[in-house]
Amino acid sequence: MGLAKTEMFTDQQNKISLFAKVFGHPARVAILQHLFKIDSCVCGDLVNEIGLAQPTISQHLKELKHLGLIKGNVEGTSVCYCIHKENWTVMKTIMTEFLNQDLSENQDCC
Amino acid sequence: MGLAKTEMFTDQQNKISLFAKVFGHPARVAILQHLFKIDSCVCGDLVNEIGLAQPTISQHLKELKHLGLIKGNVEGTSVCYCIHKENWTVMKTIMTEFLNQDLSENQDCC
DNA sequence: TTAATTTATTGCAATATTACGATTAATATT
DNA sequence: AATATTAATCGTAATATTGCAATAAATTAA
Repeated sequence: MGLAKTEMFTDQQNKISLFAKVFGHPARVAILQHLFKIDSCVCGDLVNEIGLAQPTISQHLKELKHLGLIKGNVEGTSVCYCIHKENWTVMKTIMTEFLNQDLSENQDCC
Repeated sequence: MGLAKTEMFTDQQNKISLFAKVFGHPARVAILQHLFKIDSCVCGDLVNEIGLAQPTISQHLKELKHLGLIKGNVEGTSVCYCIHKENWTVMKTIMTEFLNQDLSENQDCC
């Protein structure tokens, strides 16, 4: 985050921006959409699905996992990744609250 | 976006990630929340509200304006910034669709 | 016109992100 | 054990983001 300090902002603001940041790359959006579309998934599928190299996909998966939005279980030589439903729901609540801030009360000053 | 090309992804995926990216910094989240909270706003207020230098706030405002989420009208020596309601609603639809992807149909494989 | 006020722009420096080749680690198969 | 398969990690180059001092631009007030 450059030189800015998280202490300058509220916990809520920091949480929102952390979730948003992870959605701020189309590859991670595509990974999540693919995980939603199918039941289970291995990393290799994603490498084929998305046109990026295996280490790159692995790195994106790591970020998603670190934020708790996905989980991965080792299954033989491959890894089964899927959406972490409980955490996704928590994230959705936080993001939706931010997106649904009420517009109607404000005068349109501009 | 590093070396990745937007052509690799769908329009929808690119849109989602662009919106998410702008929310990916707590200062911009704070700016938007402040604009929602009050009717109108000048840049100076935001510099006081958020603990960042005036050029930095101006830069964040520029990004928000570029994406169409806020609009700014010159009023004397100051500028009145506010939420672009129509565009905010459009953005909200796109983001909500992404966040509301159905979980119930999927087996939890992990 | 001059000075004051407010915001935008420029020009960096510091940091973060992204991508991938090469390699390693872990497991499965033969 | 040796080989194959799959994903993670390391190292590094390219690019993007962030923050701010200095300055410019625009408007208002005296």
